Amino acid sequence: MRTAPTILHLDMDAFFASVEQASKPSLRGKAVVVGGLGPRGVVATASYEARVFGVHSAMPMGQARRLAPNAAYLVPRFELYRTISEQVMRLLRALSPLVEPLSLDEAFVDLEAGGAAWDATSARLAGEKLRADIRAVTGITGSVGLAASKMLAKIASEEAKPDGLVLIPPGTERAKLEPMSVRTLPGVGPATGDHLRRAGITTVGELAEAGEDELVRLLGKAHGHALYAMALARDERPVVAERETKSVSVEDTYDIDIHDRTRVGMEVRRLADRCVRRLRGSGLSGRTIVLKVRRYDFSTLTRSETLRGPTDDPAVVREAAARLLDLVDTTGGVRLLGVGVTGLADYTQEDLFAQAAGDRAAEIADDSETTAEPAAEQRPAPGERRWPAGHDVRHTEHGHGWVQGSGLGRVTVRFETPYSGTGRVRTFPVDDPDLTPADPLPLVPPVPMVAAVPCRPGGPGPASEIHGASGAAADAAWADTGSGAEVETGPGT
DNA sequence: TCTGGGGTCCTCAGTCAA
DNA sequence: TCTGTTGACTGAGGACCC
Repeated sequence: MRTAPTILHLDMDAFFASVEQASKPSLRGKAVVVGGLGPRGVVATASYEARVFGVHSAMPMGQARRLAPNAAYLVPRFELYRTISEQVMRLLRALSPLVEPLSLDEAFVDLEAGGAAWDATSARLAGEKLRADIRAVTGITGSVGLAASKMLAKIASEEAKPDGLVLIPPGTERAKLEPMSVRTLPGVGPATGDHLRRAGITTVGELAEAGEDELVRLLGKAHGHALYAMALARDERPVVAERETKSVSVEDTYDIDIHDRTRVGMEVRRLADRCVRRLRGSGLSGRTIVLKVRRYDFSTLTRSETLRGPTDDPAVVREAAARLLDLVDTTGGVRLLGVGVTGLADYTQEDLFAQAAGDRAAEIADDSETTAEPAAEQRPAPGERRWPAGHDVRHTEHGHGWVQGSGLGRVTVRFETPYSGTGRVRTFPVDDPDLTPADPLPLVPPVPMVAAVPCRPGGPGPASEIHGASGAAADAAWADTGSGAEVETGPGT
């Protein structure tokens, strides 16, 4: 265990919601909820203003709407979040080569390895400078935890939220952990928490007191040993910059349960194709095909099959998935289907028979299925345009704005940019030729300061001068968010 | 009210080969 | 040849994380 608090954990504050607020002046200081807007959607991120009403991540969207009916409900724009995330990760890599991203909005950094810090004082300075840099470059805030281990750095950043920095001085760890709930420790979720509570263990101190043998008896070998070490604040896990992917999978939850077996088969084929596209996109192949089925009653089962060698052939994956589906009873209906590939390799080794069968199947396959990302039922009908809530648009006369809501043949747009004041709202027919989807604008105006000429609300925006994302990236962003709801109620509507 | 999507890791049971 | 042990592999499911 190192002696200086030089492991940094960064956690961006309510990341998706903060990006939306930065990008839409009218939402700043308001309750914003980002997530799936379909009947079975859940909350991905709630702004701190929305959390006041009790809305939190993973909550069913219907429940969130009841708790915070006046919040703005938006579909996620992953392409934009990825762009911002990359900016943040670049700042982290400037501190150290040892950066371990955990997700779009979280990462560990080994400051000592990068020479960015060697003691508490230099670590705190590096952390504060990082927070300022993130704010300057992205316009949003992140919280920083500093400690001598990953576990404690993460606990510290949790405590620092929102928009703060907490350093846990080495030597004080155990005293700090002791009164905390066991749920604070990574790896203790609802099930383990309950299990421990039934054994009379609710705090980290009690966990340490229970002893290693008792924890192993209660939770099994791996979990027991790991948890005991963490209870004693022992965590030697290094920051690992490169993590190899272990599996690739795709899954869809359907708005309405699918009962028709033929339709289930079609969906599985489509998912297999999507999975293979992802696999190939990463330059990988895999040996074990996994089918996941969640039935009408939420019971979930998986069936898997291991091939003789790794494949990235869509026909081979489709056929394996179809064989696995034959093993599953879907009477009663399915709400979710998924196809995944594990046992990854960066080469393929098709056996000749499978390859030949694959070629035949590929000939039969509908080519459009293998090139279009969104589900068939999620794609707009020919000629129909969709306006997902929160997405950017451009109007030939009014400039840059975002979709506040749509439905009944109309789309409501608020014309504002990240650098303007609150903009005005206008409503158009959904097929208005003057209205087109637009790339998101950077949250902070790039230099030279385009925003020095302020964006008049309702006036032409600076979109063309400061495009951040490429057209292709923007297209991907649109494809990514296929299942947005038709109608969204924004604030004030 | 009714539970996403994309992952990782662990456990356990069964099988097979050395 | 038979038996027992061990380890690798496979398949299913559960818990957890963001």
